[in-house]
This record gives sequence, C-alpha cells and structure tokens, in this order.
Amino acid sequence: MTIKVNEETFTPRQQAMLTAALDLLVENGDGLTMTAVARRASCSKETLYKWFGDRDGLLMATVQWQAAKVRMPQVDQTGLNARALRQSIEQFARVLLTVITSEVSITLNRTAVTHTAQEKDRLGNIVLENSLLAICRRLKPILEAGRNARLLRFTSSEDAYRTFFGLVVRDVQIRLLLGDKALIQANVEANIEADVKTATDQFFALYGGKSQ
Amino acid sequence: MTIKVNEETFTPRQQAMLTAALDLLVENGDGLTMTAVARRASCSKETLYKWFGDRDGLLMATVQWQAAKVRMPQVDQTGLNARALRQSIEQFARVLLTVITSEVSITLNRTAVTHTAQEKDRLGNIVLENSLLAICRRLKPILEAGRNARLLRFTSSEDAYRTFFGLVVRDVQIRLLLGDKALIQANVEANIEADVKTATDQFFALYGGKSQ
DNA sequence: ATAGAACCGTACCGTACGGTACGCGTTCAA
DNA sequence: TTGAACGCGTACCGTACGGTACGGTTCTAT
Repeated sequence: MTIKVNEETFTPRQQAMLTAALDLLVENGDGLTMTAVARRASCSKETLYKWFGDRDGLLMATVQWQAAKVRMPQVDQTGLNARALRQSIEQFARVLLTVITSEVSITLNRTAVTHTAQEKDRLGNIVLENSLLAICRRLKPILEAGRNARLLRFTSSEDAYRTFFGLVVRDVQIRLLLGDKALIQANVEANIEADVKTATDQFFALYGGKSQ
Repeated sequence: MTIKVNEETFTPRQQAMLTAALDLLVENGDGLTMTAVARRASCSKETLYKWFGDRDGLLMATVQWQAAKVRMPQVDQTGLNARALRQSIEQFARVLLTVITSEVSITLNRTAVTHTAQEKDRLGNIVLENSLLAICRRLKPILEAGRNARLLRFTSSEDAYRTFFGLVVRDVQIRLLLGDKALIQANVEANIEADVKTATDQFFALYGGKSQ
C-alpha cells in the first residue's frame, strides 16, 4: 500500500530527461510521447526505457522529482505565541495557494487525475501524498501546538486541517483543473495575499481560542 | 464563448446510446471507445457518428444529458426566516456533497479534466457550467435574500458562495478525483449528514447576522 | 591502445482506435 | 409488391504511439 517515494537523487542526465518530460507535459498537456521526450532531451528512447521502465515509470519519476522540489514552510515551534501562530498558518495558506495555482501543479494534477481515470492509481496516490498529505503532516503539529497553547480550539486536528484546506482552496483548484477561463483571467495569483488573509481570518474565527 | 447547452430532448434510441456511453465511462474510466459504445447500445458505429458527429460530440452530449438530470433544490423564498434559511443552505450542502461524491460525477469530472489537459476545454466548461456555476446561480439569490432579511452578513455574495463551497467540499473532491483509497474506504457518503451540519454551522458562524 | 560498455539516432513492429464504407435485413409508404 | 430509407454488423483504412532492435559513435577503464 505504501508508495515508495524514492529520495534517490537523479543524475544530471536523468534530470535533463525529467525536465524535458515536465516541460512537455506543461506545454502539451497530456500529449506526452516518449519520442518527444527523447528528442527534447537529446537522448534515445532506448535509454529512456532503460532508466524509467516505461511511460508510466517516467511520469512517476517526473512527478516525484517535481514534488521533492516543493518546500513546505519550516516553522519554529518554540515560544509559540498568537502572532507567530498566525504567521505560520498564513504561510501555509500562502504556499498552498501558490502551489495549487501554479502551472506545474495544475498540469501534474491533471495528469494524475487522467491516470486515475484509467484504473492506474499510482500517480494519483503520489500526487496526494506529496501535496495534500504533505501539507497535512506539517500543518497538524502546528495546529496541535496552537491548541496546547490555548490559541486554538478543536477536537480533531484532522477536521481542523480539512476545514483550513477548504477555506483556503475553496473552488479554485477544481476550476483551474477544469480550465475555467474566467478564473484564469481573473489573475488568481495577484489576489493570493488577500485570499490568504481572508482564509486565515476565517479559520481563526472558527477555531480561535478564547484569548483570540 | 457561451456554451450551447442543448435542452433538446434526445430520442429514446439516442438516450440508450448515451446511457451506454455513460455506463462505459463509469465502468472503464476514460477507456471509452466508439466500438464499445456501439456494441453496448447495439447500434452501428455509423449511426453513432451520424448522431453525435465524433467522439467528442458523444462525450459532450453524454455530459450535458447527465447534467440535465441533476436537480438543484427548489427553495421557496417567500416568508424567509432563520429556520427556513438554514434548511435551504443545508439542503444545498447536502446536494453538493451527494453529487460530488457520486460515482457518475467523479467519472465525468475526471473525463473533463482529462480533456482540459488536451487543450480541449469544451467538456471542462460544460462540467463547470453544470456543477459549480449551476449551484452558484441558485444559491446566490438565497444568500442575498438572507442578507436582506438581516439573517446573513457579507459584502460579496460571490465570496460568500465560494467560502460555502470550501466549507462543504473541503478536500473531498480532489481526493476522490485522485482516487484516494483512504477516503473512499472511509465511506464518505455515510458522513454526509454530519458534514452538512458542520459546514452549515461554520458558514453561519462566519456569515450569520447579528440575530443569529 | 583497445576492448567493452554506454548511449544516440533511426528504423521498425504491433496494436489500439477513430473514422469510413458497404452489404444485408427490416420497416414503411405508395 | 416494391423500392427507398434506415440502421445493424462487420470489415477495412490510416495514423499515432508504446516499445524494441540495431548500427554507429563516444566515453571509460585497464
């Protein structure tokens, strides 16, 4: 069940291939062909197959490699006060929105959804593991620290996290995945700061401790 | 730009073809082939092409036809009081969650996302139009009626609607689209009622008027 | 220097599938 | 009765693409 998230570093040559694959994915959507990757990376298809097994292996490696580049906020939990907690949470919201609205994330999520639609759930699991669950794992301790400091109030940190996710992401991700022109044109990225603040305010309104 | 949502009724024979297409989509994911649809519907490919033009046309017709079957809550806005408003909003949350977690919706959303990944945005727009925007169009007037009755407080009904969406859907939709086994196993549908109540409570906590 | 591995480029194969053509049965109207 | 339209089943075509094979070239290690 556990997905083997290889932390193995790829050689520069391999990274060139992965870069080619990722770029082609972003440019051409799901129209990624092995021939195109080989041409873009100036390598032979034979080598591609040798290193990544098959097309799915290449996609998985690409997704994992890209996911490893996303850096979650590092939060210092010592001396947690209201201001620090709020900043941490805002920072999580900011990263979440920034990632989710990025061209790369949209592309990889679309690819993973497509794969899931074909009974191949590996890619979907990898994306889940590296986006939702990655954030969840890092945010939960913060929330619980906030609760311990009487700055937050909730029973289930899982539920608190999921509400946070909803407040931050709302319908943005699904609309982007479905190619909503209106939203894209509205220049979501320019509004991230305002949305981060609103979502954080709402989160504290729902889960803030008595001192809040 | 406007998508032509044909309200034209399909003949029973055509509906049989659409049913076949929809069933195959749900069963086999995106592995929908014209040959399979023809065989399932006991018709010839030639007829299929005659009625629907090409594969995309068949998919579009299928999506539109299915979307037309989803019934939004009908709300009586006369004599709006706190209790009626709350019930209306709960009902919207219930429908939203029920639809989003249904096998058919998941399949169609996956199909639309896949299409969007291929620069073909029509399907994505149709799904957006018939899910998110359909709910939005019907919920907004309720929210505004609530505001007029001093039961709700907000400046932008658009923002209020989107927050509502986030509170209700949270990470459920994206996790289902990505095939999250844990969530599927958790039997989301059994928890819908509790989630509806929680989301509505939270919504009123954020947007409830002073009398709330 | 040289054997051998690694790897590039390209040609090739098999298959799956979208789309078309056609033969034949069935229905229905004149 | 007949003929025309409709539509089913099937065979067929072209193409795109995943995957493999192979000849030639560059790199590496002894």
